[in-house]
Amino acid sequence: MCGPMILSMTAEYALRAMAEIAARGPDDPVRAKDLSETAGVPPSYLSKILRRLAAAGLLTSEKGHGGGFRLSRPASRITFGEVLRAVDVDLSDGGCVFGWGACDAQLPCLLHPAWAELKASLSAWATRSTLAHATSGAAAVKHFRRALRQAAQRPAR
Amino acid sequence: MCGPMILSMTAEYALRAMAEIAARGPDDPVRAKDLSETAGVPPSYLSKILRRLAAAGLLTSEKGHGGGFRLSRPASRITFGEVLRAVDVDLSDGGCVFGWGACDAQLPCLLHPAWAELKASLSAWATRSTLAHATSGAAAVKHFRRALRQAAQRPAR
DNA sequence: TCTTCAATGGATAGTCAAGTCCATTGATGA
DNA sequence: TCATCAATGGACTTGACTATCCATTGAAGA
Repeated sequence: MCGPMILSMTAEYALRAMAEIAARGPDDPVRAKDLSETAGVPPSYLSKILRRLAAAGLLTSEKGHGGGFRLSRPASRITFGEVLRAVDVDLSDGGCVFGWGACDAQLPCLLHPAWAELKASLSAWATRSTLAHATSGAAAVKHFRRALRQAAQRPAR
Repeated sequence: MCGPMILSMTAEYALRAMAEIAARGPDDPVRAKDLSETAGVPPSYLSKILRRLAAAGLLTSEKGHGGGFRLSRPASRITFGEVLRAVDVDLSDGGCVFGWGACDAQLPCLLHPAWAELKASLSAWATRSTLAHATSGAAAVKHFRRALRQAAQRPAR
């Protein structure tokens, strides 16, 4: 249905979940079941992913009544790169596409220049983007929805 | 061994193979078996990938004695994006990470801004980079290796 | 204390990319 | 014409990623 993509499903789910948790604010913990609905992730699979994020120190968890997940740090201090690394993907890690043997700047492989360029850009993105971007996104969405509602209540002419 | 990565193995192999073909110049066709060695791709799998690249019109193939694969256009007119699209990846295609429902600029999802930024950068890279970059890389590698050889022949003092 | 809620962990099953094999087709040279 | 070379196409195997299920642990409220 989705076709092949840049990020794995797991990575995508992790980003969605973290963004959603960030957007709810630090007041009370978010239940996995809630997340699974709003973020559109299969509940039992999401549970696994949240565990990995918690193990990586990005989330804290509380069991039992009123429990759930919480960011372990302010959203502005959690980068996308950290989230991705917690699940499986390391956008900044080495490995040249063509360098299946040795490959470095000294003895570069055929694709080295183009590949280095892409990696730099990915790595910069992953480092620069934080979950705080998601929370501001949430504010924008809320604002837009309110505007929609008000427009709907006004009688059409 | 390689761990999860940005591009699928197939995509990586396709880039390697195309770069290698480009680097050999347009004079005579390259056999799949040769490619499989120099590009480090499993021979029977490479064969499948080359077929897809040929089906996409990026390569022409010749059977039998003296046969092999050739670029269908000058290297400078084949972009990485075209190569990736021929196998499976479309770096410029839509799909928002968070937009599992509807998501557009009008009603953006939480991750929309960050995601759009990444996509734009990937898409630009894929459009800008051509196989000609690989051929110039090949020249650089050759030059460097010659220098290494000459240094080795000179007696150490 | 007992019940309920929610995370934890592991066992299990489905799906698809990755990789292998082999028989066939088409072209070249002997 | 025959043998050889190389691409073609499809069937098949494997393993990792995706996903489900259930029994267990720990915490809060009744």
